[in-house]
Amino acid sequence: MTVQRRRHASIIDVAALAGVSVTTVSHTLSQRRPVSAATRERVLDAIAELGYQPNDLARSMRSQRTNTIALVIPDITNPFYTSVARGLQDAIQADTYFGIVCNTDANPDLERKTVEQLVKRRVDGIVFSGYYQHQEDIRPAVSVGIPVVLLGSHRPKEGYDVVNGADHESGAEATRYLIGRGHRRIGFITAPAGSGAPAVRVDGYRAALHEAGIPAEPDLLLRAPVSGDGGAQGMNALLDLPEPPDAVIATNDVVAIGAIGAAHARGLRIPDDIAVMGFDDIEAARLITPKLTTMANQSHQIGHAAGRLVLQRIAGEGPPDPQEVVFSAQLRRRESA
Amino acid sequence: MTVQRRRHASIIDVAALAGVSVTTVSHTLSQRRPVSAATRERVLDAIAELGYQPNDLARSMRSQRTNTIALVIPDITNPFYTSVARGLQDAIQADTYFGIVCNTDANPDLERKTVEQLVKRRVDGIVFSGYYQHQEDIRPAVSVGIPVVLLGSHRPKEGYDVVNGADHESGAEATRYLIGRGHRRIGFITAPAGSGAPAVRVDGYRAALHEAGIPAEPDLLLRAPVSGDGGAQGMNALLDLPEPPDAVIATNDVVAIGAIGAAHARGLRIPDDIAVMGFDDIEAARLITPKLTTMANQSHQIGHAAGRLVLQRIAGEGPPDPQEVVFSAQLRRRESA
DNA sequence: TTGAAAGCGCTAACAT
DNA sequence: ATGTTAGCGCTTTCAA
Repeated sequence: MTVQRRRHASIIDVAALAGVSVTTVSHTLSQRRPVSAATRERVLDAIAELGYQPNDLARSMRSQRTNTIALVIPDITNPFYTSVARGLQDAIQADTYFGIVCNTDANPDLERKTVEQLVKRRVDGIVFSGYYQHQEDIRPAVSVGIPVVLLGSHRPKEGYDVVNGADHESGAEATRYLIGRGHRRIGFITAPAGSGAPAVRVDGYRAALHEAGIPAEPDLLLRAPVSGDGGAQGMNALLDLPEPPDAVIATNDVVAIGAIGAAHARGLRIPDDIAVMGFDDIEAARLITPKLTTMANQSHQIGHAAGRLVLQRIAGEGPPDPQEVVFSAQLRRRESA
Repeated sequence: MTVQRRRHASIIDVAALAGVSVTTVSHTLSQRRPVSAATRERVLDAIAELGYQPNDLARSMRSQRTNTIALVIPDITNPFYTSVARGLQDAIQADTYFGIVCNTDANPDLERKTVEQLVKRRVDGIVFSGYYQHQEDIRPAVSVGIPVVLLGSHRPKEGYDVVNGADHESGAEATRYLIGRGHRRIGFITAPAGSGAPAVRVDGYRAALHEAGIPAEPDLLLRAPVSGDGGAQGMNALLDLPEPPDAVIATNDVVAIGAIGAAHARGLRIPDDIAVMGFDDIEAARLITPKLTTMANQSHQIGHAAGRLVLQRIAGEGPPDPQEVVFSAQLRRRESA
């Protein structure tokens, strides 16, 4: 660190130092019109000397594009979402688009505000994933024509595309698997609010119970915060029931791992005393003891597909109708169930 | 979703619809000058009707502030960094500042480019954490006076503050612990490049060996990618040595877990055949079998402190000298060592 | 090969 | 209580 400067140099400073017009500076940078070798060199020297970095705010004012794609996720500490983030990052051309990640902490109010912020900041595209999301949340973006891709079992609608994880089917498959192993009292720990992937997984669970002629008992459907602690709370509540379940499905692996911890703390053995399943197949699912049986979601591919979709919309390509991409989940049978 | 609009409405559109000047619109929004109740209502109606969202690019052009704080991390899938992100988010006032997370994928080139991007986008502050970072990387930000907080065992210097994790001491403590348990051939899996926290942990390791009169054997210091796979590679390389180590310290828990996996794959028992330690105490450290002995870093507090520091600098408060905040690490003795 | 000037959307003097 | 206008830093006609 040698030089210390107070403020940003502007293109005017560069022009003055190089003894040319701002137009010329602009064009040596953009290469959108020929500049004589001598001039170019003087300009580049001035840029180097001033440590000039073009102001992208001003550029975006003119071009009406920010070259920014935002990913909005409810929980940055959940490996599923960070894997989605990596997939998205791999899809957007890093030399053109700048990817930013915004964490909403599974807070409905923050989800709404974050989208508003992104609209005000004029991002070029939004990939939105929220546990508690309301379609309303993304409306400010959709209504001004910002391409939006929604993650997590929503129907594609006019104004946004959707990438889903076959949540109905995988909720049903998890349930069928447990039924096949002889379980009849199957609990489900889901998210507090009722939309998006968690709700659809519950729908699948209910459908599979119904298929098997098992009545869906309301007590066995438990709402808890989507976190390890929430999973523990949920498991404890289920075990405190007069007739506790003999198997529990959690809305994702983080919750499932919390649930297993709570069961262990009560001295229960898994899967003998109680079987547990999750969704996502995060890395920890393979690391814990017993290893977690789970429905593996293709998180990286989901992020990647979302990135491709949003880029396509930004480019004005793609069909006029909203698109839906679905990634199936796969049962990973391990020790916990 | 009802309304579908082509483009963003501007303050001029609002003014026209409300039949007032843009100044009045601006002031009903900012409340920085009185507006009659009747006028205010007409303006608010127009805003609602147009779905107007002020253009923050334009605002930032005028105010010279973007109200944005960026966190740059090398690996968004590493729980340590996401915990730092949560800590940072808890520190910045969400109603004023917008926090964004940028993942550099532990790619030196991307680290540099990301900082340049952030400078061009005129973020108000940067919290930068990079495994391979060179002081040079943050120079474009420092030289234009953007407050920067560096994470990961750097010395505070003119132009930026620092939040550290007592890496020298914790590297030494981990090593001393293993020595105390009778180990003499202690391997260390570190990051490929040589700066920041990993390097300082290695320094501490060397110091502790020296203290104990154990020669530091170059073969036992292994450089590998900072990832689970890297940990596996490193462990395999160490075990292939003519005289393999009887204990291994990994530069963080993710690497340590990969190393344990590789040892297991070879049929080795942990800690009997080989002891393993990590740094960070991520959640998975407690979940794996055997549980990982590790030096717990206060990730959330580190992020929080970084946030407070950067806010302080943005506000122009704080001492003129660069500051350093250090969080000590704590040994979490578990089964793996 | 180069320049002058308009305009992107907003805020804040400076009017009235 | 409200309006006119300069200017933030850039790109891009239009002109020379």
